Amino acid sequence: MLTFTEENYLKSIYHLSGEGQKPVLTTQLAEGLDTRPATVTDMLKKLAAKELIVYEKYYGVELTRKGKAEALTVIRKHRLWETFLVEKLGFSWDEVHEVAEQLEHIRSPLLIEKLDIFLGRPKADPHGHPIPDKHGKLPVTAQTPLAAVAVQQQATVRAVRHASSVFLKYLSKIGVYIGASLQVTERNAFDHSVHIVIDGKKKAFLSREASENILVTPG
Amino acid sequence: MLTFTEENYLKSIYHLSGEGQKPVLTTQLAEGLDTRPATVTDMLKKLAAKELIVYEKYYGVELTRKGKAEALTVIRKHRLWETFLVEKLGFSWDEVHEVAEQLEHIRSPLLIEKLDIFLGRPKADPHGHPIPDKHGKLPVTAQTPLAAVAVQQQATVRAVRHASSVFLKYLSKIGVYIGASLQVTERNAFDHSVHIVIDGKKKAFLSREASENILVTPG
DNA sequence: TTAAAAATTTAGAATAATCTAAAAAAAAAT
DNA sequence: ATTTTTTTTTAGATTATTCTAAATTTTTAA
Ligand SMILES: [Mn+2]
Ligand SMILES: [Mn+2]
Ligand SMILES: [Mn+2]
Ligand SMILES: [Mn+2]
Repeated sequence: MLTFTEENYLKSIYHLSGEGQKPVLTTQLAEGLDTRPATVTDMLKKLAAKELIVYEKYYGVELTRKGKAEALTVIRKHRLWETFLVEKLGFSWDEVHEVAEQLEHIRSPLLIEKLDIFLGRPKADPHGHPIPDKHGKLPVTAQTPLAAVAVQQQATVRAVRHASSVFLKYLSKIGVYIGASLQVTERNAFDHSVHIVIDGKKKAFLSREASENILVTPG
Repeated sequence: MLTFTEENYLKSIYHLSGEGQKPVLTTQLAEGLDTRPATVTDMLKKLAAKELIVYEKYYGVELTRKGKAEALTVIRKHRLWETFLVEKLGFSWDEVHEVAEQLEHIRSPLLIEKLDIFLGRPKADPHGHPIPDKHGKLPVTAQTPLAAVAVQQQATVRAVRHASSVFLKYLSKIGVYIGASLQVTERNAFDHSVHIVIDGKKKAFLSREASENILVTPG
């Protein structure tokens, strides 16, 4: 059975690896988990001994099939709980992450199954992030950053890339939300900042960085 | 900030003290927390240093005002979560305790407040146990064990004393539930076992021990 | 009132997670 | 091809929780 710390490491490795492509480095993990590289090295040895990761000294780590499955279970729980907090308890999307960070470690397959049913088997969390099914399968979606959308093109907001509280609060303030219909009316050639119209009504101005972190589908 | 372990100790001390009457002994805690007396002694020193308990060597422990408040917060969370699991997720009353044992340690005052509202500020959990309000106040109730109810007297089930899974499953099987109307039709003078009628329909036979653990109000 | 039994505490050790400082390896720069 | 810098690992500690075994205190029973 995994400790909370071990679960957090697996989740972090999963996210940092880009869903399993590149190996993850010690310093990346130290950064992401807000701990010291020496601490990470210790934990990597432990996870490798449990066959949850493949760890090659000085090179980096990858998840094993088992480690990936564990990571996806934690991610599933995290996203289901975030959905619960927003849909049922009336949290706003910028308030849920920290609480879900705790709830994701609750161990009860029955609870997760019943929660999933209660929520109507949601496909995505309040930030548009896909929720793995109970077998760890993720729905595939073709989303592009708003930064890549052509001027005059119509697009629908599907997700945010980074779900930091400040960024989400900012989006709420200017009127951007999951499902909103956006149109880029102008793109500054110098810094790639954009003017947008939301739902054909509200106007807003976004930096390139912001537009990189809003994921949309055309139409 | 308290660790899970510290919270469990405070809760256990609260329950074992009979809501703060008698001092709690080392072996009682070791028994209740499924750990060794030596381990308990260590933890008691720690809790005493934090001024959550008054610990007198060889004599026993009592909660301080601060310790009692912490214990009641954990109990409040435990019972709100149990209510959620039964009312919203469709758990049965014999399935919720273990999960609530985990959920009770989630730290988020906002979550508890919103959960309380979502549930309609319930006064009691699925076992009839009173839910402390956010200030730690417990509703007072005058309940008597079914064992003390006179033959032919009408009584309504309000709570169960011990919420062990086997006992709860047994009650469900014979048709006893919170809110059920009971009538003792016969009491065996030898072993105090009773014959009861549930809701004027179903008949059942209960040992003295079972009837001690069913709490009712007259009428 | 002493001796035996039970309860409790202390001593010493283990595991988990963390840290700082030093050593070693790899990568980058001259 | 060296030297310098950066990254990573190792070594040695620290805190939290837990244990077993031994010592101590309290309680119970002769
Ligand atoms: Mn999150
Ligand atoms: Mn977490
Ligand atoms: Mn319970
Ligand atoms: Mn608990």
